[in-house]
Amino acid sequence: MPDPYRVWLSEVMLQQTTVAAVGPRFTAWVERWPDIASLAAAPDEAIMAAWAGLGYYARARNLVKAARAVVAEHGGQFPATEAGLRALPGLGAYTAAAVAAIAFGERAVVVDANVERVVARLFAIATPLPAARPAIRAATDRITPQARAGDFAQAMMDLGSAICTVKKPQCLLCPLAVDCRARVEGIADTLPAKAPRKERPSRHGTAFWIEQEGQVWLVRRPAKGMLGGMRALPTGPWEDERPGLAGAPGQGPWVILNDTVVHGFTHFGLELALAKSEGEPDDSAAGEWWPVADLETAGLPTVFARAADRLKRV
DNA sequence: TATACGTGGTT
DNA sequence: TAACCAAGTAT
Repeated sequence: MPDPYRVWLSEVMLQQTTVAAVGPRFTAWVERWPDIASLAAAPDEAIMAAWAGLGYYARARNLVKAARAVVAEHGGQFPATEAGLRALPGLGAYTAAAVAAIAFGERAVVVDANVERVVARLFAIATPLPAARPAIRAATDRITPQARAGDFAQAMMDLGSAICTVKKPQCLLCPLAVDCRARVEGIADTLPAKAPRKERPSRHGTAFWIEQEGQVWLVRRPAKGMLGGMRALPTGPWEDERPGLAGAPGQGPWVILNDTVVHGFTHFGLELALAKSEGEPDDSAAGEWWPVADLETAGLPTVFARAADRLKRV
């Protein structure tokens, strides 16, 4: 049976994240923290920095919590059941079922976006998401075998990602084509139906770069909310209008660059103005000096890594 | 049930 | 090129 630690880690990394992006990060991670005990013992900031660039940083915050819970409350062994796993932070319906099935051989019903799509088409479930979820789950339950549910789940996910794709599904190559009601009805590429997305608002902020003797002033963002717990450049508020120097972490004087960083988050776009100074940081702004030459190791989220790239060469 | 939460690849 | 979307979870 596969190592539960690795199955758990890979499933969490793969949440909303492509296999290509996860591959090298997974390898580096298990080399550094080969088991649950080593991860549980690692300092928060090392773990957050190691997650930098992967996005959805609550995953990293929950990863630490779960690792420590397994060590403190389960003697260092993962709970071997779907229900037990589901109680750990960061393991939702999908991940708990996937780990139970793949790492422990439990018959669990594994439903991710791939399975959702395959099953919606197989049974021609035309109800739009998310209302269709109960029906899709029930249908998946009906076709999940008693034995090797983990292999079944992975096969369904592979089918969804390689053949039964969102656009232009390759029905001619599909092993389920004969049984697929959506294919018969000629509506495969329209399922599952989804409500249209809301428009993404755009916000503005300013990133501040204070440099002294080859070092830059970095802060740690609040534990909750956007980029929570991550090391970052200081910023003022993110608002509808350009905030200028509002919320600056020092008296300056500030030089505002004739350049911005435009970054797209899930639910809003951000245009970051860039301001630079060689003054003193405010006492109120808790932070640390970081060598500019070692900025890659600071573990900055992508938006700040991009801002820093612009700022350090000016 | 709806919203907050990142990033990079594909079309 | 702007959308769209990916092996989702928490609240």
